[in-house]
Amino acid sequence: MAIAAISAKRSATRLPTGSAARSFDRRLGEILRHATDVFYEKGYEGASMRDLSRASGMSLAGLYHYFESKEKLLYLIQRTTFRTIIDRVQERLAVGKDPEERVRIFISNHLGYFLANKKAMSVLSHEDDTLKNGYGQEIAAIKREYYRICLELLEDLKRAKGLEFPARIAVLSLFGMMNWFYTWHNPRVDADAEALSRQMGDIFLSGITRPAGGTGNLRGRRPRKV
Amino acid sequence: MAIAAISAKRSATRLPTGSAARSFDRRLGEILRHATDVFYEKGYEGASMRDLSRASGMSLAGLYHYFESKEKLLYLIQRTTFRTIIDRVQERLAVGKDPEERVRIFISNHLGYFLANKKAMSVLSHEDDTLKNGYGQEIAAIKREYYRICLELLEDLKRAKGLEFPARIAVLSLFGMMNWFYTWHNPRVDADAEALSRQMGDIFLSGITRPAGGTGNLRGRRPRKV
DNA sequence: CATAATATCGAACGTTCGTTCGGTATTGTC
DNA sequence: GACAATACCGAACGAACGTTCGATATTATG
Repeated sequence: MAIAAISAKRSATRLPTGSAARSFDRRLGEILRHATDVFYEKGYEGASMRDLSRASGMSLAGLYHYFESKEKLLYLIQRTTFRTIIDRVQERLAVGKDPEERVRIFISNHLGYFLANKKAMSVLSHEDDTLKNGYGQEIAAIKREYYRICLELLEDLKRAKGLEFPARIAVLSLFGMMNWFYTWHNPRVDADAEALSRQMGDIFLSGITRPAGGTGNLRGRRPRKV
Repeated sequence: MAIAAISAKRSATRLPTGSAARSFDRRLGEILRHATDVFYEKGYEGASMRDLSRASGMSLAGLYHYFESKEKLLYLIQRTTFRTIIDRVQERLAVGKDPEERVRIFISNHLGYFLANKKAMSVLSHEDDTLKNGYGQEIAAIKREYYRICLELLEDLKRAKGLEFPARIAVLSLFGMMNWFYTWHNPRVDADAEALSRQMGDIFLSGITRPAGGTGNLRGRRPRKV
């Protein structure tokens, strides 16, 4: 989960030595993992600190040695997950040249990470608006950063191919397709990450790579007013 | 909201006369509307009965005259919303002949209703898995009914045009696009229901109406393994 | 106008909530 | 092995939770 040096509850006192810090972070990581499971099962509000205590095999009071509040715990989970997926996609984008391939890399990275870390990503999606004030703003900023990466990939694609489509709607539609799937994906029925990425990529990419011009409506047909 | 004869809390005793029943249902409808607002703002678990009492201007105990539990309240909101949107789409589909037009009608109905009833639909989406046991099964059954309508529209389209695409993934991608948008839609920035339906319809429909055959991957390009 | 049914309420019930306190094990350092 | 820092815990705190009870207004019906 790559929690290195999260330092959830150290600031006032002198930092401890290296090995102690490492063991602290390792233990905190375990707690975060268990908390992710519980938040995934019961939702943030529905999960109690006693649930977390039970799941992580640590006493209720003992948990507070590692973080100062339930809110901070959700914040740490969301931040770690977001940062990791952003780091990974940037790493992978470094080797992609073709604009369309780069969009596929983004999709494949997102779905691949989602499938491999279903619970954490579900908590990220489902508790999207749960955090308020400071923590909420920080997470929102990271989310914007991630959104912007995707937006720029699509803008590049538009430029390179001379396409015309509303980029904002396209980005958010893509995120919708990808993020919604935690509500239905069944590993026994549905394809794996690679096939899923190809399928969704096909739908999305051929959806936006229509040639420019016209009303943007297929064969000029207009939907009935609703 | 069309709550007619919901009868949230009547079964044992003889049913009251028409006018009394009507006033009961009207009041219950008001409570459901206020509860929808509160659930939208704070989430189901995060909203307390005292919040609902404050929002609807009725005492805490008084609420229980109209329904027997907080759970039932969410159930009533979800059932009413679902039934209404299903009724409407079936009404509108009755006049559509062309398979593609029918898919557009479905999209336009969903987004149009979503925009006009943003809070109720958000509660439907966000509290997707909140209800357990009996209530949960009932809502899940209605959801399957709605899913099936959309699936059959896409199967019809496949047949009519000789297309090849994974219908299940397509349906769920479409629902993803449409349902995710409550997390980002801003009426001051984003288009209205009609334009939004056209844009999403364009992306989705030209996404799935690629000609059949081949790997299903654009220009044979394969995404890097993740 | 009496009377039954409906609508509404203040107060309380028992439970669970997130968090804290004071303390004891356990561990690392010299 | 002494000593300080770290890790952990049982018990409790006050607040908030969903729900119920007994009673009183309000309304509809004869």
